[in-house]
Amino acid sequence: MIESIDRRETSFHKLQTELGKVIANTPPGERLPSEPRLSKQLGVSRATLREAMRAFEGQGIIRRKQGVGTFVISHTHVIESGLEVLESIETISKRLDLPVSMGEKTITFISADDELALMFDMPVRTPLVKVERVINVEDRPVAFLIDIVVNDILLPVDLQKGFTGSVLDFLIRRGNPTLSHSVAEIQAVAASSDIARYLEIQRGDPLIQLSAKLYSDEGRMIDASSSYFLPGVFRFQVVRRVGSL
Amino acid sequence: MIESIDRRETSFHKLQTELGKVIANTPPGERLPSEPRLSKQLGVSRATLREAMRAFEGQGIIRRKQGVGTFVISHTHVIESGLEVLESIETISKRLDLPVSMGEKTITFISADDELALMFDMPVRTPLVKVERVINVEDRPVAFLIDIVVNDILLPVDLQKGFTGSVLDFLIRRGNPTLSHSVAEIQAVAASSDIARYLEIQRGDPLIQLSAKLYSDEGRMIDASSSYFLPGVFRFQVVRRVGSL
DNA sequence: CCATTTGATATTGTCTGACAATTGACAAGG
DNA sequence: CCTTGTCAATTGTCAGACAATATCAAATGG
Repeated sequence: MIESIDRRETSFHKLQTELGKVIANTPPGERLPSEPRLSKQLGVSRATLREAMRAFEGQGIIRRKQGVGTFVISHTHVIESGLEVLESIETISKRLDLPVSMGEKTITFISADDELALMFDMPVRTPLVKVERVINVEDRPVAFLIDIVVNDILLPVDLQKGFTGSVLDFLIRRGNPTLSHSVAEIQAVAASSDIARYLEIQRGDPLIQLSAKLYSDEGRMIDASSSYFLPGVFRFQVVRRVGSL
Repeated sequence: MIESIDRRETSFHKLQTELGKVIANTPPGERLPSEPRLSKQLGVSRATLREAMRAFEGQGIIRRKQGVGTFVISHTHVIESGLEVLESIETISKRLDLPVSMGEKTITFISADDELALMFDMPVRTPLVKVERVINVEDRPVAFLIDIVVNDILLPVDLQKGFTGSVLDFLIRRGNPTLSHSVAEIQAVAASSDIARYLEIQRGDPLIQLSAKLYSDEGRMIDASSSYFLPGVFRFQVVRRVGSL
């Protein structure tokens, strides 16, 4: 039944969140508690704890030295994210225990013009929903996000129930349609006057722009988003492999 | 002796490499051998194997399902033009048949200051080689690249023989040391006056900056690079998979 | 005959306890 | 002052066991 939608808040996820808090509350360069102590503190075995730590290590957040201890590398207040996995800012922030809040949120109902119709592969005038929002870190705007979603995916009734603002989180939580992947293009742009006003910066200041298209497992395009990030606050990482893999 | 610098990294790195081969040789969507079988096959315990797998899972390459097995996520050929594969600009341009030429090239011999020493995990004053170059497309500068390499990797004698300017291509062609992967961070920056002059743009114009660290298969950092690209000319794409934990 | 339940089986998730390898600190001795 | 040895703390790895979960086939009941 629809019962099994939300097994994502499992124990391991919880563990990662808890561990993230511990790391976030440890000053950069400082040592974490030893693994036996941490495992007892978090209520898991050392083996399980080590798996969780490995994930953080892979993102370059902590570094382990045999015979010495585990150290925190990057400082808080920098949203660090591997680009390979698609996660909402809320999810990343929660894991890293960052003080993130949502600022201005605007929802408008539009209909597809030629460009959008082509992009979504749907007829012109197809009803769409446009979600614009500002992300704050400690009451300072750091990102401006625009999502355009097909109307039948994000119904008006959905917008009232469990919609926090993150289209991605909402779709993941609902589980229908099943999401597959997203293709994103990264650019550097100069802030337009509109966006500069939202982010309280100067027009012409450099921004990171992420233009992404989100696809369902059936290959249907569900969401087109354009996101603008303040450099310095966000660090986008990607692992590049040589040759065959 | 200096011999045993990295034995702890090598063993786990080796395991990751071996595991990566197994994953690469498994068709997308197919199941990997079970953990007990794999651990026996790779000669490590199940706990250690699971830590290695967790790293791959964090990068969205595999997905584990309790009671079912571990599956390889489709790493199709879409990513070939994306950021996930580490290629030199020369290689990419050649494939796309772009009229690329190299402009100004500067090679200087420097010694590690505190920051570089920490970055390379080597003593201060370690001799390093710095390679700076400009990339032109149709006689217009579009990228400015800085590479900093350990001295014993890129010997002065190498610089005369087969060195076109691309450190990456040179190391790939030589095959020693074997390259593993690179971790790159993407940022948007405003052009400094130096770089603006190189690229013939205005100071403050937005640029894409790629800061990358290149690692050998033994886990040793070989090259630190900082690259600046003109937006519009270069399009950086990345495929993001839905985070499923 | 078909739908449902049940059980067997395979796989991942987690735990426990132990030992090995490495590091840093300190004392002993030259 | 420098070297050497010892010791404790920490991470790295291992083996084995049990729990939780999904899959599939057989048994069951209508």
